[in-house]
Amino acid sequence: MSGSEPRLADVAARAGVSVATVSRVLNNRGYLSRDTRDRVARAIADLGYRPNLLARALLGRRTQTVGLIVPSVALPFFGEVAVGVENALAEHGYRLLLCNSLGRADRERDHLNLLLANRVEGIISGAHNDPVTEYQSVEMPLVTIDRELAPHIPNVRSANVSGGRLATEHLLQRGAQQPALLTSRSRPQNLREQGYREVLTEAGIVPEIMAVDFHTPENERFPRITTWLDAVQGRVDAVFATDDLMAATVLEWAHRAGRRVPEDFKVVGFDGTLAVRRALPGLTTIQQPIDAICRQAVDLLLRQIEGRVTGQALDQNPLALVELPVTLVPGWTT
Amino acid sequence: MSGSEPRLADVAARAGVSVATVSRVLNNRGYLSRDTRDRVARAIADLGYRPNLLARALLGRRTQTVGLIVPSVALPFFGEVAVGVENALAEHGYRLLLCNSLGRADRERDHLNLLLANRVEGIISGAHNDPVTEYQSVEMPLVTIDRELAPHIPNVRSANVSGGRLATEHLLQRGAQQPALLTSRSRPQNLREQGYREVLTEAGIVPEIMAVDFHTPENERFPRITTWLDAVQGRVDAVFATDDLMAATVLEWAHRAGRRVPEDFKVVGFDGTLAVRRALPGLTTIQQPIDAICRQAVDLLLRQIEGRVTGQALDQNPLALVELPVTLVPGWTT
DNA sequence: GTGAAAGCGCTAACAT
DNA sequence: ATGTTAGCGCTTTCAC
Repeated sequence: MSGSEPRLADVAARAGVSVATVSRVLNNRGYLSRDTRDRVARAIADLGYRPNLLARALLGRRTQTVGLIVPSVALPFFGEVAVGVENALAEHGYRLLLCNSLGRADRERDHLNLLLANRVEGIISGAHNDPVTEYQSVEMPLVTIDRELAPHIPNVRSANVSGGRLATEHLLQRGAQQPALLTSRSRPQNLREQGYREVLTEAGIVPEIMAVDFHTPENERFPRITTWLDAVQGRVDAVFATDDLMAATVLEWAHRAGRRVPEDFKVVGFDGTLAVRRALPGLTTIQQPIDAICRQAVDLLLRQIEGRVTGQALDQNPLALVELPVTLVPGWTT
Repeated sequence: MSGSEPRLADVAARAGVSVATVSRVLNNRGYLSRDTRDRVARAIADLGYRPNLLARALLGRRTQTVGLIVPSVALPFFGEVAVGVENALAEHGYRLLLCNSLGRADRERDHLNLLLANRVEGIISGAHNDPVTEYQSVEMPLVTIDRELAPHIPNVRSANVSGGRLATEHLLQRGAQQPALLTSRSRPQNLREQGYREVLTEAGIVPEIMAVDFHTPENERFPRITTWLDAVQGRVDAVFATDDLMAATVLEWAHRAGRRVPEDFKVVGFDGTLAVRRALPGLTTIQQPIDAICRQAVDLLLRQIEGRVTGQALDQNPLALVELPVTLVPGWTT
């Protein structure tokens, strides 16, 4: 039982030494005689002793734990992010406390407080419901993934503009006359949209944009999208969807509407997660380097953590914004 | 900074009371005068004080933390499980330490040790690489999801046999003459396979089974499956895949091979996760009640935890095995 | 080389 | 109604 887990004192007693000595063996610090070292090691093994990380953390103020806040790991992109982050952290001996905000600001706030109370050493956030201003005042190592939170908070993301361009150019190359954009929210900060607009402007084509918010209920998404597609049908002959799941809906519409893909209608998605590539291996998509993003985010975070531990000022990091290159994965939908 | 986070003593000093009093206010225990209560509350607010949960945990031996071990939350099923578990835990004031084993036994072992060292109060495991026998000796509240680990460890899962039957019966009803089974591992413990076999036997049809292991590398999966489908083509006119991602591969094969679905070829999957239902809304599938599974698992786990805290023996729980009913979600692939 | 003792931030007796 | 004090399990001076 955890209630009767052996403590340092038990090991010490069994080995016939003091707790200090056992602690030294554990952290192999200072001089130890070969003999003592062995006896202690035996005692540890015999008892199946496992140091209590909580006690260590309380003393050293290092919990070796990082919090991750995402909308939901049930979404392939964030699921893959969680795996990437956990991996990268594990390499450095850190653990991961997971928080799914489910797009609710109140939950996100609660999670933030929870993480702080748990004395995590840093936070990686992939969620942000805009009204969560608490982040601004959090004096704790913080890195955002994908979406930018505030100018001074380091952000790691894909080269979204170039991704948007890549997708749109590809559609034009494949012969699309009027590619539309399907995205979650149309606004200046939408960099994938920016890439799309740039290319269309260069080609002298008028943009056609549909926005279906990130948090639209499941049962409304499909009708919203198909209604729109029916409406623009004839005019629009291709869609660049800023995430693969939206692209999937377009594909489904095409199937039901009897439009041949790619002959009559072309589709490009965005993300290229493992899950969706297995679900829709044929989908042409812009693949994000999720693993690299996670590694970078963790690196940046640990650097901040180390910085604060060694008492350095958190410098105005020149790497506060990292953009990683994306790749076009061709499929039969274009 | 976390280094200069206010402590209980700081609050006490500011409010002009003792630490014990502050602690009482915090946990509102014992008698407090209205006035003191207010002064302390103010001090807490002024300082932005947040109790150090580590210190609390060290003292009370309750970390309010549970570990979740899954193969990978990048897989839609386990991503959804992670969300469900986190939700259910949050309702009871517990937090979640996430571990992705990635199907590697060594990693799973490491994770297990990590969780123990972190003094989690319980573990929910959805992963298990068979050679990880460590679970057997872990004296800690433990519940498995989906896959059974050992007879005495509580297990919560879908009614897999009935799911297998449902899928197969549905295919026959839709006119399939020779439905094949595509699964990860063919063996007696594979309950979905059992359901499939039962129905085929009753119908006097000879089973046709293909196994592609859970941990087959990405790039081998597709060829393995399509090679098989090409080989049995003509004979087999339908497939029941024991997970949706495999079903997706079959669909892709049908598309490339020019087989019309569902006219020439029918497909049923298994899982019915949110992600896959968005990626492939047309796929007929057997939906698992993931949310209910998670709630049950958490319930069972917390019951064990409470039991041990209140010193009761961990009784031979009559609920050590819970099977939850599945649902057929019809699509156009049948 | 090794031990004794202080203390990390908190709660829970035990006093008053 | 509130304060004092002894730990929770560990690491870390400072002695010996």
